[in-house]
This record gives sequence, C-alpha cells and structure tokens, in this order.
Amino acid sequence: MEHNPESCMLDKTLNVIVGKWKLAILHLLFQGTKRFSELQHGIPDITKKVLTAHLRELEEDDIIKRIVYAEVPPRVEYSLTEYGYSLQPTLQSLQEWGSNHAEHMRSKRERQSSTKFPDDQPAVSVE
Amino acid sequence: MEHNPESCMLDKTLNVIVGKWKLAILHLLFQGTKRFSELQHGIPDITKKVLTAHLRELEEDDIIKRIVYAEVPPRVEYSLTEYGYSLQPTLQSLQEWGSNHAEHMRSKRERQSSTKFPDDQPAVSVE
DNA sequence: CCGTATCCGTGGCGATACTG
DNA sequence: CAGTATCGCCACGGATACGG
Repeated sequence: MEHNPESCMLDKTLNVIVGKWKLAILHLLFQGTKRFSELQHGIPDITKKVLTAHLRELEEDDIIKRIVYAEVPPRVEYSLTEYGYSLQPTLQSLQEWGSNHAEHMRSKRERQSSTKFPDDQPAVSVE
Repeated sequence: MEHNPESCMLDKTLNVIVGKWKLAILHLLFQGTKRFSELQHGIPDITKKVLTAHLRELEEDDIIKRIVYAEVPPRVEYSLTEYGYSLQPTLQSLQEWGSNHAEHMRSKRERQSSTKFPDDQPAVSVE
C-alpha cells in the first residue's frame, strides 16, 4: 500500500495506535494493570464491543497482554507487555508536538481574528 | 472527545498526520517544494480529489504552504512551512518504532511457526 | 463480569466526468 | 495543469440484545 520504506514504517506504527479509543486505553494501562470493567469505566463513552475489539488488536500487536482468571465471576486483567513500554518515547513525542500544535493554532487564530477586515487574507499568489 | 489531557494532545497530533496518503505527501515535501502534478506522479495511486483534500488539510494545520503562480498553464507549488519542519523529529520517532515493530513481529511469527503443534498455544489463564 | 451477535449509520476514500 | 462535482463503496464504530 505504500512504496517508499520510510512512510511504510510510519504507517505500521500508526496502524498500531490509531483507533478511536486506543490512546485512551494505552493511557490507562500505562498507569498499571486494569480489569476490563476498569477500562470501561475509565472511558465512559466506549462500548464493550469496541473496547474488546481494540484490546484484541493491541494484543495482536503484542502491546498488551490479557490474563484470564478462572474464577466466578470472571476476572480478566489487561496490562502492557514489556515490549509495549517501548511505545512510550514515541507517544511522548506525539504528545509534546500536539501540545505545541494546540498552542500554535491558538496563537495563529488570534492573529487572524485581530485583523480589522475579515476578508483581507489574500490567497497566496504570484505573477 | 477525549477527557484526559495527554491522550487529547496525542489525538491532535494524529489528526494532523492521519489520512491515507498524508505521510507519503509529507515524505515528498520533506525532499523539497513540489508541484501538484509532481506529488500526483510521486504517489501513483492517489486521485486528484483526495490529493487536493489532504493538501488542504495540511495547509489548514499550517504544515504546508501553497503558492499559486498566475500563469497559463497554471502552476501551483506546495512546500513545508517552517513550522511544518517541527514534525520531523516526531515522524522519525514513529518511523524508528515502526521499523523495530516490523522486526519484532517478524521474529515473533517465526517463533510461533516453529512450534511443532499448531494448536499448542494455550490461552493465558490462571486459576 | 466479560464478553459475542446483529444491525445499522457515517465518513473517508475511490472512480469518473467536467471546468477555468 | 490543477483542480471541482457526483456518485458509490466499505470499514469503523455505535446501539442493542443475548450468552457463558
């Protein structure tokens, strides 16, 4: 699906962490082991189906591990694998850039709204 | 859409770089200024519509700039903004993790396929 | 408690044709 | 050359009900 090796490797990383709630899940698991229900309560808007699906994908990518305790009522605990922790620096880099980006866009918007004439933003063009 | 600040900032970054061809576009533009048609030829499978859409989004996020030359036939050049270059370290981090991940999954698959019995992978469970 | 099964809505993307 | 306009598909995710 991709031709040049760099973009390809980048895509592989994104495939692991992209998903509507994957970052929220990882965020919780970086805090420590969590049961299924703890994850669900930690992310109030997620449904069980999607939570399960995301957890299976992360497990498939060896980022998290799933331990089923043979008890009644059932107990299932999720935690990061040792390998999963290797994501941390990369995620931190993303987070830092995101923070900076939020600030960048905010100050950009300020500059725009402070212009006296709403339509004095000429399209960039050259003759 | 997200509650805790870290995941939220992470999401902001992802929103900028996620898109089927955005990384490919950025990869080309990191090489230097490119015309619309150069981008299109550099990414053979992309359609003009989607290329345009992605470029507009990147422009909206202040990652790239678009310069229209008032000529016939028309010429439009795209290039990274100064701010756009600030993505580079983060993208490199993603790329490196992706490379490592590809290797990790490869060696994991090897270990699996070398097991004598196909179904001797017990589900992780504890009593 | 921890899921699976089913149905369905939406948005990202593709294909194709047209335009200044 | 550098787009826009239309139409259509399909994977992702949401809602709800059921099951071990």
